[in-house]
Amino acid sequence: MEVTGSSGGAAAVGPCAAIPAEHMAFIRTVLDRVGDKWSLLVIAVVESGPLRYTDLQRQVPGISQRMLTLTLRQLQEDGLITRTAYAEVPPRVEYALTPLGRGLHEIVTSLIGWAADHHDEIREHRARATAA
Amino acid sequence: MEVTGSSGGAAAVGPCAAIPAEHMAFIRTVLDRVGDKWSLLVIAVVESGPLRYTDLQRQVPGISQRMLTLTLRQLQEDGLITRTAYAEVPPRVEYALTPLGRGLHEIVTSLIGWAADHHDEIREHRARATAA
DNA sequence: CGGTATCCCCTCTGATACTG
DNA sequence: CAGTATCAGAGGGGATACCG
Repeated sequence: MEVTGSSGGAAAVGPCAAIPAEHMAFIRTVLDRVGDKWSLLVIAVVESGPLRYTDLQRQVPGISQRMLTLTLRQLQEDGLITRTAYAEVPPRVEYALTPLGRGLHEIVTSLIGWAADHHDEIREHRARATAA
Repeated sequence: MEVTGSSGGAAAVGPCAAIPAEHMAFIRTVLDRVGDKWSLLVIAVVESGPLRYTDLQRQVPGISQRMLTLTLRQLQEDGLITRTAYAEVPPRVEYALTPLGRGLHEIVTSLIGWAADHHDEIREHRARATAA
């Protein structure tokens, strides 16, 4: 996704003060991953130790098998979690955070912490906005 | 709710070790907001001072008028940004972070920082996964 | 148990055109 | 300048059924 070319013009102050244009594209790809409906929740939950498929499905309320599978695969492809299958009967598969994933998990944790801390504040704002 | 220190807590049975079920629903609503395609980017960018509509559109590459307007309205309803319209000709409207928004901005910043730091690592993982 | 495969809807998003 | 209105398309995501 090549962003709209800043067609040469002024852009005097730079395209974005905080974010170099060259990084924008990649930031988007990370934000897209982060921004899908389930990734952050899965990362938040998988921290509590190696978890089995079914455990994850139980701990992430509302996720469908399809989305759990897809999300896990994506996270795995990004190197954020590991998948370990044990050749047993019945089958057992465990998912865990990689070191890389743990780094992201910390941020996710602050995000969730922030959400929890400002729960009421946001709710109040939304209510007032809706009322008006 | 302080989530940060929960690492290592082995047992922690229950529905979800880190996240009380009662908070899950609200976390979802915050994650949904965070997870839409543009909110985080707008928050990242609006930090650099009160910005006008057009400035935002220029600094967030690829955003359409429609999505910029929608995103701004949502953020405003959540109390994360302020909208100030000056009754002038030509019209001028400025957007800025609220204190609440600044709190989220810090997290967004770490997220973007993390993304930038592990850019190569993730890219490599993805490449290897695609190749295989 | 731990997935795949399929269908299908519905939302999110972009493009375009118009307005105060 | 700072939006609003409308339309159309793509694909994310849920429900269901089936497989190793």
